[in-house]
Amino acid sequence: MAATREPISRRERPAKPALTRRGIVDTAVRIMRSDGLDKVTMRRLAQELDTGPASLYVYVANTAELHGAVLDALLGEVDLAAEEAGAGWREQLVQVLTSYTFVLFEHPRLARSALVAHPGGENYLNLVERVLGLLSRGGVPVGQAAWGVDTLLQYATATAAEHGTREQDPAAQDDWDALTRAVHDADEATHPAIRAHLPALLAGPDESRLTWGFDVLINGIIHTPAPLEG
Amino acid sequence: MAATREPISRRERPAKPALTRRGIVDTAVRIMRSDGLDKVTMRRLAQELDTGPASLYVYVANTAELHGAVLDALLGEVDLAAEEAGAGWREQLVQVLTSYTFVLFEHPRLARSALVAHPGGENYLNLVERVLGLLSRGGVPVGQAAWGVDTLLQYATATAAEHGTREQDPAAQDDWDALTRAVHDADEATHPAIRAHLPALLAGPDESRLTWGFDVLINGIIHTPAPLEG
DNA sequence: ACCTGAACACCGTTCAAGT
DNA sequence: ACCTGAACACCGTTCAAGT
Repeated sequence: MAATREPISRRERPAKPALTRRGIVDTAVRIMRSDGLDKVTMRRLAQELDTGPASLYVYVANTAELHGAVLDALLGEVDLAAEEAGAGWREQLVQVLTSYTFVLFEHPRLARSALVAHPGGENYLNLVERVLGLLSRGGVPVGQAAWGVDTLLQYATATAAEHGTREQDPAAQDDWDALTRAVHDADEATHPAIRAHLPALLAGPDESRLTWGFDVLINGIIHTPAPLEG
Repeated sequence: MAATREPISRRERPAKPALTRRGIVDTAVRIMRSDGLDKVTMRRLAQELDTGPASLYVYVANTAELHGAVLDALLGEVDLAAEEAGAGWREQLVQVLTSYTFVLFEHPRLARSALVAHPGGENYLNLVERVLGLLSRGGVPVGQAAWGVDTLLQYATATAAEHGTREQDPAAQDDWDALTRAVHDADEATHPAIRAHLPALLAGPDESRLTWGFDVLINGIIHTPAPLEG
């Protein structure tokens, strides 16, 4: 038995792979999928990669940049094709945006960072290109399309950040309960409009509401000229 | 000299005031104004109030709830009046929303939490009431107004979170630079639409763009019936 | 009931020193 | 150039013990 042992100096350890930016980001994505973005920390990542946190700073500027890289990796899952036979540009646009929203829905914490740290990665650029192309095909003037793409993606991102499901934390539920109570307790005398809009005001954010939001924006973008249009 | 000394037992200390929720939130607001939301931590707050962090948990459930309270305190600054003589409902609505956005603009980190932790405080409720009232006055159907108020406030909040100024951190600048470079480097072959929309695509988020966004949403809300309208 | 000290279990980031 | 150990300066939250 002992004869089969390798010399200690080259015992078969898991052969710690060389550190690369790619490997770091991939590991970060894996941690996020299994444990959520909260756990994608320099220390946890270093532990997973069998090194110290300081080593990561050779490949990654800081935690924010790392999260940005994770986000762009995730955007690779967005379905940009949406080429249903005969579908018009509007239907295709809504499909692409819905796909984007659903991808972020699984990771609301990431959606929150997407709102602040403007992505700028390759996959994000492809998404912008696709949305602009569809608006263009719909005859939307350049100025309106350029500002419109931002508004559309912002709406999708914010909705995912707001109503995302992954971390079904009970705190979010408490929040919602508190709001429901506050709205229901709203006085007829001081808050008549809230009472008048009550049922719809508290309707949950389902897919029909998401689609309505996209329609609102598309209609608005079409019908609202940008100032100083060039 | 020594004769003027009080007995040690009642030496004039600054008379540490009793802990109250109100006092805690006020102190939190003060810290945020001077040092930003990042510094509004349980430990810093405890230090400022001359106690230990554990004591705060008698009055505040956790950090998220505390930040929510700070947010609602800040919303007291929103100008809900906006009663320019002869101004129509649309102009007043845009004014109220602009005031809300400007308040959050000073505190983008807080805007980010507002997006997630739905407020539900008194000041937030008053804002919702005001916006609903104005939409109502504009003849917007109940279902569209109820969903519309959410969309409008979400746009305002997300814009503040995205472009807020307070913490002019250089990281945000780097981000923007990276995006600018990525967009400029976009290939004519692979990203023709980005190139075609180039100047407007990178135009900064000034007030005219904010107003355009409000107009887009208001136009869209007016012209997009909600499904199953009741 | 309210308050506290102390502890538990973490963070991001830097830096001098090694290879 | 890349990697590391160790340190610095923090976090949120809980809990047993005190008043």
